[in-house]
Amino acid sequence: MARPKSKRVTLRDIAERMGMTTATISKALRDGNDISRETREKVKAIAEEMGYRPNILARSLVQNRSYILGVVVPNLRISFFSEVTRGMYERARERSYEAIIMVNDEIAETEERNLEFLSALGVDGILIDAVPGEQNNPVFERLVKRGIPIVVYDRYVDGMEFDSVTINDEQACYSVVEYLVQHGRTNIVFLGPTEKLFVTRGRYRGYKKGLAHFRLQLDERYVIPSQLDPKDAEQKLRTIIDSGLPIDAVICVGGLVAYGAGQAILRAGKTIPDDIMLAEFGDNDIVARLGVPFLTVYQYPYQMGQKAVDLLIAQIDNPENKSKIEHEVIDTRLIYHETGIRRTE
Amino acid sequence: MARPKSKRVTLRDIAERMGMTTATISKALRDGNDISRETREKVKAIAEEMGYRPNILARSLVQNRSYILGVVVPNLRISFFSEVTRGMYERARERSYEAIIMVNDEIAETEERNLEFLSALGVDGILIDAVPGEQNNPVFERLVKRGIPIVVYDRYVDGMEFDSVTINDEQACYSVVEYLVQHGRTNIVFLGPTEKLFVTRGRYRGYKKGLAHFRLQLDERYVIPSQLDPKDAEQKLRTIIDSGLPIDAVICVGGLVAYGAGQAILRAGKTIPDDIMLAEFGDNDIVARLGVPFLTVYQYPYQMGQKAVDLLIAQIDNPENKSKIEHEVIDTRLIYHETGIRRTE
DNA sequence: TACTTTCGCTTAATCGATTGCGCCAACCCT
DNA sequence: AGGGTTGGCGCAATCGATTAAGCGAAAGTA
Repeated sequence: MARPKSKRVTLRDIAERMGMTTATISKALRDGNDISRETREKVKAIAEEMGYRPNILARSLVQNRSYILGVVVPNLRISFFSEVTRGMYERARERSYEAIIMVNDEIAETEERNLEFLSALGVDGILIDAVPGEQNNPVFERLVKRGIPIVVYDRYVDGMEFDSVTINDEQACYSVVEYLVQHGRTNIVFLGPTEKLFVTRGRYRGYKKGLAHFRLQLDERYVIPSQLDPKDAEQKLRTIIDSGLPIDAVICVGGLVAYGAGQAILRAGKTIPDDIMLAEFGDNDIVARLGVPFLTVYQYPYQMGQKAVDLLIAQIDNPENKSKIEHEVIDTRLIYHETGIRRTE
Repeated sequence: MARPKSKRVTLRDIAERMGMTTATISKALRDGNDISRETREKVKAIAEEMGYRPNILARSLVQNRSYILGVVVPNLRISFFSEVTRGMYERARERSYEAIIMVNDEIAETEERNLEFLSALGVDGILIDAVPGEQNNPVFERLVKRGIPIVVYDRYVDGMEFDSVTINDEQACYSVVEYLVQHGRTNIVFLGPTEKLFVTRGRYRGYKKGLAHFRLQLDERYVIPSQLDPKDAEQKLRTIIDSGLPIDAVICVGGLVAYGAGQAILRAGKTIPDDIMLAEFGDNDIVARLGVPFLTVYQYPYQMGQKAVDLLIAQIDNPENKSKIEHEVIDTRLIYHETGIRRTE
């Protein structure tokens, strides 16, 4: 089971070669003040020459600190997540941490495994966009009990209180409605879960507020629940379209839903955006695959990632501050994608 | 510097509560055969109740094995990479490893930092799509000297010999030329580096072979070197188009280049694909942003990731086998993206 | 009865790095 | 010259888990 010696250079290797102890070497390399300047430099030179790199595991073990942040992300197919992730690892580096990335693929079991792994690895903190639902709340509670700092981004975890970085879903969706109305749309579908996810609840509230503000009647037939899945979204929307209900815009809670919705619309023989406008959250490349113009809520994912890291490190540096929970809200911006450059040039 | 005690449950906690030693607990949990069945079960029950999880660091330290694979990927904006990555972590899990992901953003210094981190962390092996150029070869040599198994995928590392998983670039590009010719194109541009990267060298060979096979003269004016960067690609191609050289197809070495190329074509007032066909490698969502049809070489990224993991674990399990280097070649498939559903329904 | 096995657990070393404490020599002071 | 500093380094414990070796008691054997 245990493997033979590895060829890594250790403190001991240096110590033996220099006729000193590992303690001296360690202190010298870290500029301990009780080692002479002369010795320090000699040690550093030899360490460099031998290609020494401290074993992070061993260091973490004794320092009880790894300078590693764990990032758990739902998937990497959606550009929103890759940008969030980039914001995270770049910010982490600026602050002398490393970030390691794990993907849960929207599967609760995978998420549990990821979280337990990161915890067992001894990361200093975890950034997570959690799978919806309370299935993993016991896992989160274990992590809290172990004192691992956690920051959630994008979505909240229902039933738990963590520092968070999110957008103002309600306001963002309100402004989507506003945009659509100003472009002459009045029969606006809301497509996606309305209750299951925190974020979709907020978006749904914004939808209702927007309708109310423009004196449009909220019609339950225009609220179409669906999974966060292209196929399901397509099928649900298609059914409604085929029923003959007049529709001139669809607000999708996310990119995958929008992709399915777009297919439903096009396959039903309607055009986008002339017959039906398509709106979604997250500015996703996958929607662009449809090859049609669409309205998107840009969530500044890079900034979201950075802020999440800042919150996490603040928590790490100040472990006692569990009383005050921070909720950062990121601005959003509407972008209308003209699909390619054809229409703009 | 060192932090206070964490609240994690350790072997010792269990041992004290049960009036035994950590050795007994450890063996009991791992089903050591010199612990009575009774004790084993009791220990397991208590461990479960206390929420015990072994500290991976400590275990790795003594076993000299972490069951962690390090994955280094150029970026996550390109769907090819996110799919490769998915193939990797899923396969790793199937084989009882965890994969942690790091991104180098095509920057050699970042790559070095990632590699040194993974090495210092003590991963059992590394999967990498390396930054082109030999700048980091000294880093790779250090890793080799430390005995860390490495498998490269997608690209080779010039000047070093590693197990690899790649596509047959030459043949793939040949078939792209074939496709274009069969669709009536004869003035075919090759856009991207021709020498810098191993993969582009292969693709360039395929380009030349294709031309030769269809009795088309190789014209140097149609070979346009560019960086792997949309802006540079756009500018380079635009210059050629504006020069009046007849062009009816562009083969781009990668997705980012294709995105830039597409912009150049459209902004020059040409249409895609009627005036100019666009071909690229990797089936990238980003190209779809253009909203135009394009030809793509699908590289079965998921399978590539899986095979890379298999190669790596084979190397880990058999550390002495440095003599035989494995080069896996993955099939490719041409896909013509019709842009959205509009034309197909 | 005496001796050997076997079982079941403990002892102690180990992985690599960190760090509080102690110790020795040189130097300072009065 | 004797007592007190100080600088520079070694000693040894520690983090948490693993594992070879040891050891006592019960059980088996002659």
